[in-house]
Amino acid sequence: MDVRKGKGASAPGRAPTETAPGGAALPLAHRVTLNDIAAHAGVSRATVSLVLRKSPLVKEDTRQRVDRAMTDLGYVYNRRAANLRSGASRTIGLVLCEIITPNYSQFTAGIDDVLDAESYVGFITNTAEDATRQKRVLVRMQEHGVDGIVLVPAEETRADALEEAHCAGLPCVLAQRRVEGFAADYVGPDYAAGMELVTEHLIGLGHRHIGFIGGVRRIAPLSERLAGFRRALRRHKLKIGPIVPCPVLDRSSGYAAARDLFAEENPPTALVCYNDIVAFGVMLALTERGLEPGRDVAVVGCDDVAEAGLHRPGLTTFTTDPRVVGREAARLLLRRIENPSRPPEQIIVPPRLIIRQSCGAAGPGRALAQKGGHAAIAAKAPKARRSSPHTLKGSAGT
Amino acid sequence: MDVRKGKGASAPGRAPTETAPGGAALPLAHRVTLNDIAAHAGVSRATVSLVLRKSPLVKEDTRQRVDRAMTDLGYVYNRRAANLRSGASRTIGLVLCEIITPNYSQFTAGIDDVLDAESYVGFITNTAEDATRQKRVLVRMQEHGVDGIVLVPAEETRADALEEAHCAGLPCVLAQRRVEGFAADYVGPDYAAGMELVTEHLIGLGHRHIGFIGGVRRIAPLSERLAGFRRALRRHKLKIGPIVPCPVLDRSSGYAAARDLFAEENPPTALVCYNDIVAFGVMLALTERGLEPGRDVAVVGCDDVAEAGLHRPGLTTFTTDPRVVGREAARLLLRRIENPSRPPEQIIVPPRLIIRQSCGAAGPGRALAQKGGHAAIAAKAPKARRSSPHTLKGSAGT
DNA sequence: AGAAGGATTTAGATCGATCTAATTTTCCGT
DNA sequence: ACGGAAAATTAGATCGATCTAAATCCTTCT
Repeated sequence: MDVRKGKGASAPGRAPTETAPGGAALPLAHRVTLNDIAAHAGVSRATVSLVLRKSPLVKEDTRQRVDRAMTDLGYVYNRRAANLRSGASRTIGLVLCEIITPNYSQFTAGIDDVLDAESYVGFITNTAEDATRQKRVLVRMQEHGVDGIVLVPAEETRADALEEAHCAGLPCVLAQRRVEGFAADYVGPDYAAGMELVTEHLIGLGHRHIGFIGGVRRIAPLSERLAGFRRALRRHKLKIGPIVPCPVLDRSSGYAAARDLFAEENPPTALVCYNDIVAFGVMLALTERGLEPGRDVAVVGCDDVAEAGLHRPGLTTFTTDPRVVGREAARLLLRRIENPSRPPEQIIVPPRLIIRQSCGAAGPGRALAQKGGHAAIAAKAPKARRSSPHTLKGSAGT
Repeated sequence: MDVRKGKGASAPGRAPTETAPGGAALPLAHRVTLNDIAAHAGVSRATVSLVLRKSPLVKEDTRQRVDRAMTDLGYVYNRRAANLRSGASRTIGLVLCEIITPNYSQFTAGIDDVLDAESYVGFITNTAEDATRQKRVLVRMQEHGVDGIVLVPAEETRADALEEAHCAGLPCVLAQRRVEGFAADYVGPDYAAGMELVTEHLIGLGHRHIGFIGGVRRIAPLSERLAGFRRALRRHKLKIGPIVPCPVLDRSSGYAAARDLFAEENPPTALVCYNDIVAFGVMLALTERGLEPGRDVAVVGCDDVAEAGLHRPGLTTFTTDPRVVGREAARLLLRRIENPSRPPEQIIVPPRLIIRQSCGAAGPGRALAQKGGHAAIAAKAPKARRSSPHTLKGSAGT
C-alpha cells in the first residue's frame, strides 16, 4: 500500500489515491467526436450537442440529419467530457462492507435494478470491514466524480471518519447499518418489528417464559432487536426472560450460551436468537441435551439464511428482502441527488415472518423436494415506512 | 425503457443511452482545483500537476509546499478531468449475466480484490441474461470511458452482437462462458478436467458402468464436461455408458432422467451429473426407487453449491473457486489494457474435487456441526493453465 | 417593404486536468 | 565571472463535451 518510488517521500494529503506508470495507449482509431458529426451533417457542434440532449429547439429536419451522421460515423457519446462541463456524472458509488454473502449480492441486485432503469451506473467496492480500505475507496469514488454513494459502513465506522472522507457534502445513503452521529439518509431492515413479530408468534403459541440469546456487543442492530423483543413481552405483561450474551455472534457462541442456560434451573420454554447462525448453535446444544427443538423448546432466528430451510427441524425466522432494501436505497439516493437540500430521511423496510418447525407451530412436515417450503407472513403494511430525521436520532441510540 | 418525450421520435444511433432532465445542482462550495493549489503554493498549475503524478522533476522543497497546500485546501483529485486529457480512466466495467448466486458474488469479490490493489474501480451491471440489456450496458460502459470490460456473456450471446456493441477494439475479457467466434481473452473453470477428476474417482472406486445425466442443449459447457467424462473412460478402456439428456438442467429434469434410466434393464452403478442441482433430482429418484445414493449407486455433481454439503448424503462434487476465476480475469484484463496488441490468451482455472458420501467413498459421516465437512483434492498443478489462441478455437467447438 | 418576435443556429468560453515545448534557474568547471 | 548543460518551472494548447449570449433565419403583421 505504501510503495513509494523516487527519492522524496511525499505526504499527499488528497493526491490521487495512487499513481501508476500509466499505460500510455496510442490512439489508433481517433474516436469520433461531436466535431466530426457536426462537419458530416453540416451544422455546428452546438447543434449536435442539442440533438444529443433531445432539446426541442432543433428543427426536426436537422435533427434527422444529425442522427444520420451519428449512425454513419458510429459515434459513441463521451460522458466524461460531458460531465466535466455539466457537473453530474450519472454515476454512483456502492461501498459494501463485504460482498460474498447472499444478503449483499441481493442488495446489490436491488441497487442495480433501479440504476439500470434510471440509466445510472454504479461503481462497486468491497471494504472487507476494514476502515482504512473504506476511507480509501470513499475518496477514490469522489475522485471519479460520483454523484452520490450508497454505503454499508464497515464495522466500527465512526461519524468523524465519514466526515473526514468528505462524505459530508456528497449525497450519501447509509444502508443496513447506521452510524451514530452521522445525520444521513438511511435504509434498512426493521429488526425491531421483526423481533416483535417472532416474539408475538411465540406468545401466540402459548409461551410465557421466553429467553433471548445473543449479543453483548453494543451495536445498533442488537439494541434494535432487543427493543422489539421487549416490546412484545411488555405488551403481554410477561417477564423479560433471561437475556444471554454471546461474545461473538456465531454458531459456537450460540451453542455455549444455550448449554449454560439449560444447565441452570427453570430454563425458558422458548428462545429468540440474535440470528439464524446463533440459532443453529442453540439447537445443537438443545439436541445434545436430549431436547428436541420445536417439540420441547421453541427456537426462532433472524435472517432466513439458506441453511434455515434445509436444517431439520426447519428454522422459524424472519427476514427483510435485501433486494427491496437495495432498491429503496438506490431510489432514496437518486431523490437526494435530485434535491440535496431536503432533510435526511430514513426508510425502514418491513420484515416477513417465515414459520417452519423449530417454533413448534404446524410448519410443513417434509420439504426436501421443494426448496425449504414455508408459510410466509408479511408484517404490517406492505409499503416501507419513512420517518423524519428526529426519529433517526431517537432510535439510533435506543 | 422507451419513454420518449418531446415531439419528434429520434433515432439515436449512438446517442447517450438515455437523457434525463438532469439534476442541475448549484455549485455551492466551489470545488478546489489545481489552480487554487497553485495560487496557494505560489507555483504554476503545471508544477502542481507534476507533484500529483509524483514526477521526479520537481524539487523536494516545492513538492512539500504543494503537498501542504493540498492538505490545507482539502483538495480532491478530479479524475474525470484528468481522464479527458490523458485517455485512460483507471476504470473497468463488470458486466454479469446475473449477480445473486454465490458464484457470481465470489467472482465479483475476486475482481474487486485485484482492482483495489491496482487502484482501479469497477462499474457493476447485471444483464439478467437479457441480450438487449447487455447491449445497452455495454454501450453505457463505453460512454463512461472504461478502459476495459470483464464480461460474463448472457446466454445466446453471439459474436456479432459483441462486435456491434463496439466491444471489438475495447479491451475485453470473457469469463466463465465462451462466445464462439469472438476471439477475445477468456478465463474460466476447467470443466473438462473436473469431469475427468470425478470420473476417475468413480473408476478408482471400482465402477465400470458409469452414466452421464444431463444435457442436450448444444452449449459449450456441456461439450466440455462430456469431453472430460469421455476422456477418463477412454483412458481406462471402459464403455462410454449411457448419456441421458435433460431438456432443462434442473432438479426435476434430473429426477425424470434418472427415473427413466432405472426403469430400463442393467442400469449403471455410478452416475455423473451435469451439475449439483441435477444430481439432487437424480438422488431423489433413486431414493424413491429404494436405492440409497452412495451405497447402492454412486452419484457425483459439479459446482459444490451450498446445499451439496448439507444434503444427506453429502454430494461428492467438484468446483473451481469463483473468486480465483475473478482474480485471474481482472489480472488478465489489466495486462490487456497495458498492452492491447498482445495475442488473445485463455486461462483455465483447475478444479478441486470434494469427496462426500454420495460417491460411496469414506467421506466424513456426520457433518452437521461443521459446515459441510469434506476432503478436498486439488487437480493438477496449483497454477492456472494458459493456452495460446489456437487452443481457444479448438476447444470451443469440441 | 420593414419591423417585431419567435424559432433555430452558432461562436467562443468553459469545466479541470495533462502535455508539449519552451523558459528560467541552478550548478559546474574553467 | 561566464558559457553551457542539467534541473526545475511554466505558458498555453488540448481533451470533448456543455453553456451562454448573440447571431441568423423565418413568419407574421402593419
